[in-house]
Amino acid sequence: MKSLDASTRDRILAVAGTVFYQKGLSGARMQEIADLAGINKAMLHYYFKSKEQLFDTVFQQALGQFLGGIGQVLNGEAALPAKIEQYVAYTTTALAETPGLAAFIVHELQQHPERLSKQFGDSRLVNLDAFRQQLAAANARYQAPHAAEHFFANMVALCVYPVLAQPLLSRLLHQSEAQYRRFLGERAAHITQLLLEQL
Amino acid sequence: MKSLDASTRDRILAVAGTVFYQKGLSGARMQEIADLAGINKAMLHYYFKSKEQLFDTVFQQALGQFLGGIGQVLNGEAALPAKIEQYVAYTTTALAETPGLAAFIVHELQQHPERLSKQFGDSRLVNLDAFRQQLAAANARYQAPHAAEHFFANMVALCVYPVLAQPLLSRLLHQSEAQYRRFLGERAAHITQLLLEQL
DNA sequence: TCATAAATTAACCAGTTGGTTAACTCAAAG
DNA sequence: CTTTGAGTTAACCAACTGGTTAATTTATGA
Repeated sequence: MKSLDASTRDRILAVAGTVFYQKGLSGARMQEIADLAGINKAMLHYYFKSKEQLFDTVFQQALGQFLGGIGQVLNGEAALPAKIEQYVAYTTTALAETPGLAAFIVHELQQHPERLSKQFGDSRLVNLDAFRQQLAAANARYQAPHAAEHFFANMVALCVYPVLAQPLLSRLLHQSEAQYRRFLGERAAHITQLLLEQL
Repeated sequence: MKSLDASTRDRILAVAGTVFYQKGLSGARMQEIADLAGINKAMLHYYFKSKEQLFDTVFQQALGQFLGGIGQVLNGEAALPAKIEQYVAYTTTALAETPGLAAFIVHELQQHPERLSKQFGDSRLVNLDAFRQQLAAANARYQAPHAAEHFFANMVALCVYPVLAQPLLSRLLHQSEAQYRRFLGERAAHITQLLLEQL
């Protein structure tokens, strides 16, 4: 059957992503990944010599996807309000498209925080300097120690948490999955407004 | 050596909590739990007939701890501002004391959302009616559809996320663990102020 | 065409893991 | 004293799991 479609390797990576996202490193099974990719276990080890290596590849890809756009937005040329709007829009849509990605990263970093330094060394994951300067310029209160950090933490929390905790939050708000999805759709505008008020 | 101290069962539950919080259901090993509890594997199965049953007990306990106080605060007699302050203070301190608990719940619910209904049936996990009414009374804008839900989601997100994503956020803000802990300590006041401004 | 490398498979293996079993200890009740 | 039941142990087991091997097929390019 060969690799008519996407290369076998890519198919493996895609499938492994969905499995690892849902079950984590320890819960995932090489056999299941192989089955879903339409190959057998030996083939899997042919392309990725170990589960650990396959996982690393998936994790690196996930982290890149999760952090990738953020840096670009935050270090872009846009004025502060536009930048905030971009960040919120980007994050919410990106996360909504890949359910489980945020929870996956949080869970695996909880167990092995060193995976961060492993891939990013001592370099800053995301350079916040430009963003911090824009904040301080917009409102003197963000010159106070930690004030900019709180703003950033708020921004991330408001965007990420509702996606991360969907199973719990949707039940707390006793909404159906469809209702909750609509609710999430509204949030980008809601969050942007809330944050802009803080400037 | 008998059970001089806390009953063996309680010791198992405490130990199993820390192990499950860190490694999840699939990552936890009965042998490790037994070792940490100072017993052997057979004893473990004597008190809990299966890993699944032990896990269920731990998970139920964790969920109770996580949601327990919330309902009481939100349905208490306090006025809205005091209630918000109480919620923030309660949540932040409770989560800070049990590292991994939030990530544990999020991870396991991600995989098996049905665990929620399993334990709470169709009953509301937390009754938000009183809180919603107080919000609507404080500011007419919270009578709009979903407005109260957004406020609640914001409140939870701001409190929980920084604890949940500590490994990632502390690196993004390039802070040491000690610095980050101080940062978290500041947040209760910061969040409360932000939320009260929204009324 | 033929040699060489890539892709693929079935069978197998050793270590791990949840769980069981049968025997043993010991304190309390009768 | 002995019966009884909870507590405890070492040894064991079957299933699972990541990983390997050796042989085979398929593509490739000289």
